[in-house]
Formats: sequence, structure tokens, C-alpha cells
Amino acid sequence: MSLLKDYLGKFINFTPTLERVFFELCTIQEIPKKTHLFKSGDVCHHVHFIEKGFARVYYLLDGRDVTSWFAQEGQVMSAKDSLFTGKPSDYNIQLLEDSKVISINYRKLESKFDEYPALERAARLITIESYLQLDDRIKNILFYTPEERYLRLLENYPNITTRISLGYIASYLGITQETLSRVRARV
Amino acid sequence: MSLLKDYLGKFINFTPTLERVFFELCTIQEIPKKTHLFKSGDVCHHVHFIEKGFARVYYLLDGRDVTSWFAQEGQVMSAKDSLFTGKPSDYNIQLLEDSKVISINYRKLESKFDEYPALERAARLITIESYLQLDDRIKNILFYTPEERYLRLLENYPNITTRISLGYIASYLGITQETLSRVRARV
DNA sequence: TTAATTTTTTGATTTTGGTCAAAGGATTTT
DNA sequence: AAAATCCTTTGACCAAAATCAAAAAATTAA
Repeated sequence: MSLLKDYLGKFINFTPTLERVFFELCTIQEIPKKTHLFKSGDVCHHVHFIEKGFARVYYLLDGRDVTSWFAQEGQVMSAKDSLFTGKPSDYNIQLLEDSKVISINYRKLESKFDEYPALERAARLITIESYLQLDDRIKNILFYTPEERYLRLLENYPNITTRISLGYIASYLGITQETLSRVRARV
Repeated sequence: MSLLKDYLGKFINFTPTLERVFFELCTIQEIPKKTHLFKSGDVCHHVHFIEKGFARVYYLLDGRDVTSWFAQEGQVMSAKDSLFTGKPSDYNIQLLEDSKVISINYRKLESKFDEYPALERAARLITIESYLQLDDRIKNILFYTPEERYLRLLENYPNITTRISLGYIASYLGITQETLSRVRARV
């Protein structure tokens, strides 16, 4: 649990009570790679925190498999389009390595907000963090060439090339794997 | 003020006290077109609500002017990359029509959250709305062709072509204005 | 109303990245 | 260890959009 406590520490000052209330909403699991934590079309009720391992969010559009997000140790992920709306999601979540995952029941968390405003504050701040990540992603897509996008991804995930296969990285960058292979040959 | 009250009504149940506290943070102004509400490099402390008119968020990258967001009557806009971080923004905000703008002091708003959790809740829900808008924008860019993106934009802003010049729309769609002109000729 | 400016369209050409296909490596399974 | 599968690279060709340039249309200012 220690990575999760570190992560949340940026957003909340845990009292013993708050800590107990929060961690009662969590379940921890060891899950083998390739497992799907979530499938598109379902409604998402959980936020997943990666204690160990690597996961991706992706979607399928007329046969194409497009990765839209990665999460490694110390990061959260969810099908937020569904989590925030209660509607079925466009996204899937899949583990790319054997992982240790803490899943937080977001519906139960929401139900604590009236009693524990500190939890609602943490949720707000984490939503802001998610917003800023998306904003960065859009800047990347709109302002930079594929080569620049690849280099910037490597800054955020220095070891991604040893952990994640080329095709997933390419689709995250919005290019084909052939193009990424050529970019890589150049740099 | 009535558009703003309608907008906020989706996120908060105003008591007379809350309403007074909130609207004390607001200033309303009539501002001529082409005025900049905000310039990149500055730190943003306000959220702007468009009561009347049209505005865009854009940034400049080695000479290119790229529009990243539009807001018309009933919508909010801000340089959120700065608003949420306190760092200088990459974005500019400019009015494209003579407008009536309500500006909300976000720093003062934040300072009310401890005393009025309902305000923090509204802020959280509006942040979620912003997140979902960005998520939609990314899906648009990654999944659809320029022609499809244009048609989808028209669904959200049916009258945009009569109000906003082609170049701004093109850069929002991630294409050149020549390409948009040809797309338009086809449809 | 005319002149000036800005916006939009059209054309020719170039560039970038996509597609299709196949070969080479690496990893996993039997 | 061999076979099978999966992942990555390379090549030839193609398509979409960018770029450069200029003309036409619309808007604004004089």
C-alpha cells in the first residue's frame, strides 16, 4: 500500500479516521499480464492504482487498436469517460505485465464526500491532475511531430521501450508501428 | 447573469447565502472584439463565463497560431493549465465578437471551499466537465478524419461558420485553412 | 462608392506518413 | 532444442494533407 499512500499524500492529509475510511474502499490484487481490468461497453465504477506493473487504456475503432493511455507503478487509471458519467465506456483497460493493483470503489468513495470533505478535495485535485495530463497530451498531438512526441514520451517513461511493445507505443503517439520503427532508426 | 445562474444550477443548489458569496466573486464587463482577456506567459487567476459573444483560446508555436478551444454564450473558459498549477500559461484568450463576460476570481473562490463545501463540489463537477470535453477532443483528433471532425464540430457549434473565420476553425481541427476550404467544398 | 484590407478559394507541387508485403529477430511454447 | 508465434524492421508504392503562390470574394475603412 505504500506507493498509494505516497501518491495520496500529495492531495490529502490523512488522519487515522480518514485513512481507515479510505482504505476500507480498497482491494488489492495480484493479476497476471494480459488480463483485462475493464472492457468497453461496461460502466466503470473503480479507479485502479498500479502498485507494481504496467497497464494501458485502449479502444477499438473499426478494427484498429489504439492505446490512449499508459500507467505504471505509482499511477492511477480508470475508464474516466464512464466513471464520470455513469455511461458505458469507449475504453478497455489491460495489464501489460504481471501487476499488483489496488482498486478503489469510486461510488462508495463519492458517498463519503458529504461526511469527509477532505476526500472530496482529494478527488477534485486528482481530477485536476487528470485534466492537466490530457491537456499535455493534446499539446503533444497538435504541436509536435511524431519524432518529437516520441522523444517527449521517453522523458516521461524512460524505460517504456523495454517494457512495452512498439505497436502500443506507436498507436499512443498516433502513428503506425512502421513509422515509429523508422523514427527510432533515425534517433 | 441569468445564463451563468442556469449554467451553475447544473452543479450546485444555490441557497441565498451561497448565491451571495459566489456572486461577490464575479465581475461583469462588456468587452469589444479582438480584445485579449489573457496573454500567455501570465499566471491565470480567473475563469471567464461568456454571457454573450464568442471567444477562443489559442497558442503560438514558432509563428503558428493554433486555436485550442472555442467558447460561446453559456460556456466557461480559462487558461486552465495556469489556473490549476499557478505557473505561467501557454495559452492566450481572445474575444472574437463584442462580448459580455463574467469573470470569476478563482483564487478567492478556492478560499471559500473550507467554509462552503457546496462550492468545492461545484468546482469538482465543473473540472470533471472540462475533463470530459478534453477527452472528447482527443477522441475526435485520434479517431476521425478532418472531414468527420469538421462535421462533428458543426454539430456542437451549428452557426460557427458564420461567426468565426475559417483559419481559426482549421487550426482547431488540426488542419490548414486550405484543406478546410477543400473539405467544405466537398460537403 | 471606392479603396484597402482581410478572408476564402483554387491550382501546382512537395512532403509526410500510411499501406501492403515480406524478411529478420526475439520470445514463448511444446 | 525445435517449432511456433509474436514483434520489429525494411522496402516499394500510394494517398492525404502541407506548402507555396496567386486569384477571387467578402468585409471594413476612407
